[in-house]
Amino acid sequence: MIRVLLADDEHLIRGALASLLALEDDITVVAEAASGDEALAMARAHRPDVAVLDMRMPGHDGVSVAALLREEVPECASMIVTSHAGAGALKQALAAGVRGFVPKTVSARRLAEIIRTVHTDGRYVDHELAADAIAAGESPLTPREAEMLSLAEDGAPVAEIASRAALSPGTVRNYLSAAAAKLGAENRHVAARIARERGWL
Amino acid sequence: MIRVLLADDEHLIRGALASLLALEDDITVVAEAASGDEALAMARAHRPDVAVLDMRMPGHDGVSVAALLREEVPECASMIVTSHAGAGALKQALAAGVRGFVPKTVSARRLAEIIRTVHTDGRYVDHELAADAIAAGESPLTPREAEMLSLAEDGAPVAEIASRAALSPGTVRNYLSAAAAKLGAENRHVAARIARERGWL
DNA sequence: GAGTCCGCATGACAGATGTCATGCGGACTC
DNA sequence: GAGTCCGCATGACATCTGTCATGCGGACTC
Repeated sequence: MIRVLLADDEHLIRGALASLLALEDDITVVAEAASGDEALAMARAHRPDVAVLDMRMPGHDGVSVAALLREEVPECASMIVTSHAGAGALKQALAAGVRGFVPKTVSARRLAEIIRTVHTDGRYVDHELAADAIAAGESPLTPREAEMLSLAEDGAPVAEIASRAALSPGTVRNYLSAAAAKLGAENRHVAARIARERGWL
Repeated sequence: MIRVLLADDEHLIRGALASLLALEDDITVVAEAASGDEALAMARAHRPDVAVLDMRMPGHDGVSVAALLREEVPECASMIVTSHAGAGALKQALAAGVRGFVPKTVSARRLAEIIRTVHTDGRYVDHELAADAIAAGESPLTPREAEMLSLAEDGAPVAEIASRAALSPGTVRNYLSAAAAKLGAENRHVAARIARERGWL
C-alpha cells in the first residue's frame, strides 16, 4: 500500500484528487495539506511514501518543500503537480530532487500510475515539458548577468540595482545590455521576462 | 435536475470535479470541455443550465466564453472558477455577465451550493475577492492613460507605442508619466504591472 | 612562459525616457 | 455667457539607459 501526502491550497482540487486516488486499490491518502508549511508538518508526522505537491502554495512553494523533505524525510519521494508549467520550474524542481513532474492536464488514472512509478524509485517527467526544457537549452548568461537580471526583474531603476550589487551603474548597464543582446530582447525588462520563462534565473 | 457544463483544460481537475458533482442528487454534468472553443461548441449542442468555466483556458478564456454564451445560449448561467484570483479578473467577469465567481479554494459541497444559487437566478461572488475589488477601488487612470499602459505592458519602447497609437512620442511619455505618478510607480513598467493587478487595464 | 580567450568591471558618449510648462477644447457650474 | 475644471496633446529640457572602447586578471592551450 502506497501512503500518499497531498498538498494543494485549492480545496476543490485537493478534495477531488483525494477521492479519485481513493478509488485505486494500492494507494491511500494519509494526509492533506493546504500550504507548504502544513505539508512539511504533515510529512514529519505521517512519514508518507510519496508527497504530491502543488507548485504554487502559500508559505513554501512545492519545490522548496521537496528540497526540505529530502533532508528531513528522505524515504519520502516528492512529485510536483502544477498548472503553471514552465521549463524553468521543471529545472528547479529536478535540482531540488523531485522525482516526478506533471501538469494538471493528465488524467487521474495516469496520475496514479505515476505515483506508483515514483514510489518504486522511478522518475517521471511530462514529455512536453521535457521537450520545452531541452529546447530552452543551457543558459547563455554568465553568473553576473543572471544576477543583474534577477535584480532588474521588478522594474527597479539601474541606480538601485547598482547599489544593491555594490557595483558602478555603468557596469550594471553593461551586464544588462549584454544579457539583453544574448536573449534578443529590446531592453532589460523583456530580457528579464524571457530569462525567467526559460528557467535561466 | 440542474444540467451542468464543465470547462477546464486541466484534465485532472475536470474529472475530479465531475465525479464530485455526480454525488449531488440534483446536479448532472451533461458535458465536459478542455478549451474555450470546445466549451462553446458543447454549450450550443447541449444547452446546459449552468456553465462552470475555468478562467485560464486555451482558445477563449473563461470570461470571453461567458460573454459569448450570454448571447448564444441566454438561458445558460455562467460562473467562473479560478485559481488565479485577482480583483481585475473579477471585474472583467462581472462585466461579461458572469453570475458566480469563486476561487478553487472552496470545498466541493460549497461549489454545489453555489451552482444551485446561480441556477435560481442568484449571484455569488467570493467575499475575499469582493473585498479586494472594493479595496482596489475605481481606476484613477484616464482612458488614454490606461490605453498607453496596456501598450507599454510588454516592454515595448516608447517610439513603438507612439506609432501604434498614432501619437507624438512626447505625448505618450506624458501619459505614461502621469499614470506612473498616480500609481506611485517608479517607471512605466512597474506602473503597468500595478494597473494590471488591480484590474485597471 | 607566451599567447589567447573569457568573464568582470569601468567611464565616456549618444540616444531613449521622464518631467515640466504650455495650449486647446469640451463639460459643468453659477 | 463667463469662469473653471479636466482630459488630450505637444515640444523643450534634464536625467536615465544602453552601447562602445578599454583594461585587468584567471584559465586554458601549446
